[in-house]
Amino acid sequence: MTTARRPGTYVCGIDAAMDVIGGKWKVLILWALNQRPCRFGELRRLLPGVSEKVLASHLRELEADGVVHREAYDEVPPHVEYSLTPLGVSLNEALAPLGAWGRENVLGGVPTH
Amino acid sequence: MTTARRPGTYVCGIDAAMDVIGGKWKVLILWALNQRPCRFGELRRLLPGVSEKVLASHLRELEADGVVHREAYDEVPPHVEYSLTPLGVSLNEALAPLGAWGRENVLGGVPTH
DNA sequence: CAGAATCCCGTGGGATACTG
DNA sequence: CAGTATCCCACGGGATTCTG
Repeated sequence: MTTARRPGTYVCGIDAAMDVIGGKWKVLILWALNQRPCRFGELRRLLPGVSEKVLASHLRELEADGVVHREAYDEVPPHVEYSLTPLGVSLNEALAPLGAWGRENVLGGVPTH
Repeated sequence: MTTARRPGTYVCGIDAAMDVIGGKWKVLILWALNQRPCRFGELRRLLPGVSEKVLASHLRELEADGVVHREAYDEVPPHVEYSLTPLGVSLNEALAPLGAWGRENVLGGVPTH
């Protein structure tokens, strides 16, 4: 089970989930990691505009929520791989209908991701 | 099609949808209106903690995005009914899996909404 | 390479008062 | 009843610099 940052304040499942994905880049991080595991620098390049600070804090929160796994290899230079946990994969699947809705109804069916 | 507030800036359908539901009370408003059409004051009571200003602005944005319909009856005292458009209903349906995920994985299966 | 530490700022949202 | 109109503030997030 994930770690709620506002424990006990949720009135339903949706806003509980919104808390996990609430953050400017979080759904994009989830989407990227769903394609393949990524290193920190790779994620930066995949998300043009994100700052290091925000990317790092988002990753830490997603990790605390149990949807992202962080694997650090003891090397020089440092090597860290981020990937989705099974819970993260299921979150992505739960997000799919919303993505389809947005693509269809906001983007007008333009083929993007 | 809905009105994107950040036209042309979306990299995928999910963050386009996130823009529509991004707002502290929006998913709760959608959930409430999905039960039944509501008047302004009813919504206030259904969402303990929301301020009039924020509720009003959220409703205006949801209306601009085409997911909420506002029906004003010309009476004294004023009478306004908010309801979901067909697009709003479909958005709610797209939100359902996310709600189930949150209920299951964040709330721990506690029966709420 | 992968971040931690600072500094800074816009704005989303809260509280309160007022109105047609 | 159904909102506006102000005022105010916390905090999420951006830019930059520094480090193991």
